[in-house]
Amino acid sequence: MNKSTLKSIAEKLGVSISTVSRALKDHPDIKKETRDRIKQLAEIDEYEPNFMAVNLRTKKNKLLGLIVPKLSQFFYHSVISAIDEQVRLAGYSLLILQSNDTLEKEIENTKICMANRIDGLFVALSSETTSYAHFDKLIQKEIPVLFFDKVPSADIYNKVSINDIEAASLAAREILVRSKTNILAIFGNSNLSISRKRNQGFVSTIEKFAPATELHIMEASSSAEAQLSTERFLKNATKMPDVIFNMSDEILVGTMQTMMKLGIKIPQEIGIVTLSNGIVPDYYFPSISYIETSGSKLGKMCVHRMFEMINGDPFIQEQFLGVQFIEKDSL
Amino acid sequence: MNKSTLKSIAEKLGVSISTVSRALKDHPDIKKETRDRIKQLAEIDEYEPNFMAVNLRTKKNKLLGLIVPKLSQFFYHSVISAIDEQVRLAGYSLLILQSNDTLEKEIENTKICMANRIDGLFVALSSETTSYAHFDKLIQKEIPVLFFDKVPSADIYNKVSINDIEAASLAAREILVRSKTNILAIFGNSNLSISRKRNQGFVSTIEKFAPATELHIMEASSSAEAQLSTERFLKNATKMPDVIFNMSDEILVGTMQTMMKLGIKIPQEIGIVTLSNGIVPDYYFPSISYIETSGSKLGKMCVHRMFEMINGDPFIQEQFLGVQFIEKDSL
DNA sequence: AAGGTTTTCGCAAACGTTTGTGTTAATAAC
DNA sequence: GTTATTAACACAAACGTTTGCGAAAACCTT
Repeated sequence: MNKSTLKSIAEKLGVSISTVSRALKDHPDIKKETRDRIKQLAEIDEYEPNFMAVNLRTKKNKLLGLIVPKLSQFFYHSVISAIDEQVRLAGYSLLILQSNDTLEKEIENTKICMANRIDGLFVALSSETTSYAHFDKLIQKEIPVLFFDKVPSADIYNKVSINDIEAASLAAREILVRSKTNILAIFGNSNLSISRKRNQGFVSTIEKFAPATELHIMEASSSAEAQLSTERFLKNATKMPDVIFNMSDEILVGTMQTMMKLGIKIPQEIGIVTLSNGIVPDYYFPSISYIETSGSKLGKMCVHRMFEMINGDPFIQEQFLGVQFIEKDSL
Repeated sequence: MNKSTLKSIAEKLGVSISTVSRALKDHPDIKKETRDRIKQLAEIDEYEPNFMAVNLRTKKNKLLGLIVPKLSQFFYHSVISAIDEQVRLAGYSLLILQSNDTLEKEIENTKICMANRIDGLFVALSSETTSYAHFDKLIQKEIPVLFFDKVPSADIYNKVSINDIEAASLAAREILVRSKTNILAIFGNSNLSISRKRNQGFVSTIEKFAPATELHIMEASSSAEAQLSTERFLKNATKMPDVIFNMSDEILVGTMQTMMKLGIKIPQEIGIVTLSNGIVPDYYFPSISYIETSGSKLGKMCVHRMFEMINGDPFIQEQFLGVQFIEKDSL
């Protein structure tokens, strides 16, 4: 329980505190011999610098904040995991917070971040957020704020996001190239920009390359809703679709429940394709083909961009993550 | 960029720093009038106490550490989420770290925790960990360490865990009460203690209450392996089992792939039951009945126990989380 | 009116660092 | 042999708090 500090080491060795401090960081002012003595004692005393004191003194915290709607949400594990890893590699720590998809918590979290004197903040917006004043406050204090995944639309912010339009468009092209002519496409709640973008990318591509395609659009804001809607749709359809496009894992789950319930053969009767980060598609048989929206890649991009910002890049950017088709056996 | 500090407020108001400090925490020494003036200015100046300075001074960090094998692992989201919420409710912060299931990272993380002067640590062990010296070091410094889920076997540590034996036993009883007579039970890698415990709980209950039951035991250490094994088993079986018990979500996924592949009707042809925290079972149709191993409940228990420890409870305890059967439509 | 209390506040030390600026002795330069 | 240079270290201030103690002013007592 003997706290080892610079002072305790200094006293034991009869040198000054500053000498110990400098010796420990290989400052050239300190003679090799004393430096070695100091380092040796620091070793056996298990000296660990007190972050609080260091940060107080240097005002550099080496701490980044991260706010997501929910820790337990599909997509975010992988991106958090990646961000965490990269950030720690750079010698920084990460303060992880969740907004529970409420504006109130989000604001509270920004305050926690400020109080902890973070050097930068990653944010995936809550679905309630329409005002960005609480983030502007950080930006005013010259704390870089980088939005990812759920980003504001204004182009005065730094963002990294999935190229939703391109991802959905790629899915459409993969469908068309397989000569499907009757498509059911299911999107999430249309007041989420992600739903609108994916919708736009998908529909425009179909219309551009194969305007004659029979295209049915459905909206579902949960797995359960997707399950119900698809079931009703399939039961009432005069002609079964030959492919179902799902804009997310959440929707996919609902669709797959219906497939199982109705005993529909995939891909013989209906093909399935989705946007996903790659976990859920493998929960089914056959495994579902998907457009990869990789969380870990997104995380890495975020960290890379964040350090550019911390190092003073003055330019505001919106970066997009590339997408690719992962072919399994459902399409 | 005007950093508001006690000093800045004091100067603007012509009072001393200590007066400001006391006023802000409603110290009775300060006259109501000046207290109000100070609070008002603090408000408009958006004063936020500097955690670093406070912690440095008070040596109370209000920071707890959390180490898990992987952030992206199923079970842990819900427990982390719950721990995070509860901890923050108590005015503490949470430093979340992942060991990637390696001992090396785990040790490194304990060092990060020490450097950050945490007041307590939650740990789910990595699968490599056999020595606990790095945790003993914390305990020696009187920092409470609470293991959860993946816990050491020695009873010199504080632990909170799922009652694996009881959970598996409950599953067995739910199966027997439905008059099943031919059981396929699938367990994870048998050098994990969790697998052995669940195996023990399940088998002993069957043998005790219905020794005549035909019981087939299988081992699978991944979803893919479970898929292959179950498929092979079912194809070669002279008599199909009437129920399949899965000890985890991971195993369940493999089993369900086989069910889909072979087009087996659930629960008419084969009943399914699993241990789960409740997410994955709803990915299928029909939804899978399961014994709940609730992450959020576990999280709450952890936090409760942690604060007991922080407040000086001298007794070492192993606590178990109760389990319950969640009936869906697969059994 | 003198002494005793209470109210209200300021002083200063401390927490553990980092770092600019001395200070001393030894070395080099001429 | 005097002066300039350098090596090796110590001093002290500062970061923003908290808190024990002291002090002045105000208020009661009788």
